Amino acid sequence: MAIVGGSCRFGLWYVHVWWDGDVVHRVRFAETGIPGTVPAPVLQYCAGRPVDLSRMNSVALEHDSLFSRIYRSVRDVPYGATATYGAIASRCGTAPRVVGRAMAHNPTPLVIPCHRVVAARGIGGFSPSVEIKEALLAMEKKGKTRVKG
DNA sequence: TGCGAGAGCTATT
DNA sequence: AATAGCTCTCGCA
Repeated sequence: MAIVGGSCRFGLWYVHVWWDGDVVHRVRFAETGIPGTVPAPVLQYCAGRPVDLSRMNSVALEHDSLFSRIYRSVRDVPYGATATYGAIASRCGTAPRVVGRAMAHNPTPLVIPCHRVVAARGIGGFSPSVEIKEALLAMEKKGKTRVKG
C-alpha cells in the first residue's frame, strides 16, 4: 500500500500525517496545510475527542532499538496523563537525556505522545513550538474532564 | 573514520 | 550551583 499524506487543523497549526494503511510513517506540525486527508482517529483527536491514538501503528515502533523501547513506553502514557523524562528513562533503563533525544527525533508525534512527556520541573521542550505542547496538554485535560465528546 | 561536544533532563553533592 | 550519567548526532580533521 502506498504512503498517502494529508493534513488537518489543530488550533492555529496544521497537523501533517503520512501513513500507509494503518502504519503511520510521519507526523509533523506546520503553519500551513497540505491537500489530503488524515486518519479518522487523528481527525477526532484534533477535534478534542479523547481518542486513543496509541492504537495506531508507527514506524517508530517497528525496530527493536533503545529508541523504539522508549517510544513504546511513551505510547503507554494514557490520554490526559503525563510522565517525566526521568520516569520513561528508568522504565527503559537509560538516562533522561536519552529520552529527550528520542523525543526530539520522534517521527510520529501524537501517535507517540511525546507531548505527554514533561520535565520534572517545568514542561520541557517541544518542536517546532512548545506552545503546541501546552495546547495539546490543555486540550487533553479538557477532553478528559468532558464526560461526552 | 575518529574524537569531542552538546541535546526537549535529573539526582546527587 | 556544579556535575556525572546515558545514547545519538553533528562538526571538524
